[in-house]
Amino acid sequence: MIQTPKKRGRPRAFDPAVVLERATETFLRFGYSGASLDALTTSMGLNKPSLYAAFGDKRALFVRVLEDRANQVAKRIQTAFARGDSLEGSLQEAFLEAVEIYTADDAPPGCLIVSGSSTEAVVDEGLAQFSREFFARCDHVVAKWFTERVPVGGDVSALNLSRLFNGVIHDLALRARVGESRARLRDHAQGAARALAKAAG
Amino acid sequence: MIQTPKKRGRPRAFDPAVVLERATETFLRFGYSGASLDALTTSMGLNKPSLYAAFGDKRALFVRVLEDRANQVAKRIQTAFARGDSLEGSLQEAFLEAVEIYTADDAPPGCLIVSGSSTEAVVDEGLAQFSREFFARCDHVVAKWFTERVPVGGDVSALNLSRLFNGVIHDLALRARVGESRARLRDHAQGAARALAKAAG
DNA sequence: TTGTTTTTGTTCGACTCGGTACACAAATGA
DNA sequence: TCATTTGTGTACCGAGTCGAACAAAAACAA
Repeated sequence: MIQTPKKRGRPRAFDPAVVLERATETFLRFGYSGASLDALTTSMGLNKPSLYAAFGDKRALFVRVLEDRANQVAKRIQTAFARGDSLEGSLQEAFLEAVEIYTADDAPPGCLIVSGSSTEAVVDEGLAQFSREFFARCDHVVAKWFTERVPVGGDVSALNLSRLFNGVIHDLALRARVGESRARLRDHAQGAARALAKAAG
Repeated sequence: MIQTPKKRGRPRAFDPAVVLERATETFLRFGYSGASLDALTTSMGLNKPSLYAAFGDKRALFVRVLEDRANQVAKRIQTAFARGDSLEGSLQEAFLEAVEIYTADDAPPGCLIVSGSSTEAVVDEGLAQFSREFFARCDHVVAKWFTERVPVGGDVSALNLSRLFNGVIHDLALRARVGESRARLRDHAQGAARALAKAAG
């Protein structure tokens, strides 16, 4: 399933997974509009015809990178969530994981959806829809989690808590992007976890 | 102070305040990188030499627009804040005002800092600093407000509450940009106000 | 009027944009 | 060996980019 054993023509000189990683960095650094094909091909180490043959045009490449990245990030945060041993603990683990993701040393700070896809949303309904649906999916998943742990009849609904939760994630990405320090973001993460736990209780 | 009474040469054919408003819309729609000079001059109704003479280059124009807009928005939200007659009431007024601002009919949805300046932050330290300092100023102002109304020795600090508050504002801008409905955003605003009030109490 | 000052519209230039044509290189199958 | 298949490298395309040069136009001063 990984690969049909024998391919006919000249083998490609690059590893798709690797060059997609580089493309992610470039889109993350410059945004969608700001990332030129030259910048992309240079960082990916391949030339335009190869890029076109492998991934299609610039937008198709962006969508590909975006989907991969969104799934990776969602998975990491879900895993962090599961590490917590209490409501506040889970929230804190998730927020701190977000800080790590958005301030990783080997990539520009920030989030490809918050600062990439969403910026284009007004002029590209497809990307708007992607962001919207991704947010909705995250809201839904976290709301389900809250539903199981929050007393019924509380004055804040599980969905509202969930949207607040994801809002904190988005905000951490935003603040990381403009250069807030990791220490400050971690403090924000812990404070938000405490506040949300209190609001949920 | 508005104007020196007699100017010597040919009078300008445009009202700076009006064309700056149009520039704001264009930057808001396309982002900084995505907004071409042609799009700007067309929407502003003037040609490049006039734009250059009046505002400098593209970046200077963006900074000008950004500062004006940031002050306007901050003022509107502060005013809304003051309308509230309780802690939760003030929070709700502020959040609902943010929804109105970010989904106004006469402009593209979203926020010039969240989706404009911050996207460029990685490649433009000046814009990064602007966003960072603006966030810090907002955090500080709101923290002061919380300090006066939150019981001392609470388990969530005024600064943490303040950062959470501004995070909600940022999130509303983001969600507005990707096209979430006004009704949904209003519900989010109310839920967040309730949650924050509970966390603060 | 005549000059001075400032804004205006047209046009240009050097460059970059996303995207492609085409010949060459490197692998397999017969 | 030789045809077939597939990826690579160069060179290029038209369109669009930011920015500036230039002269005409419109106001005031003398």
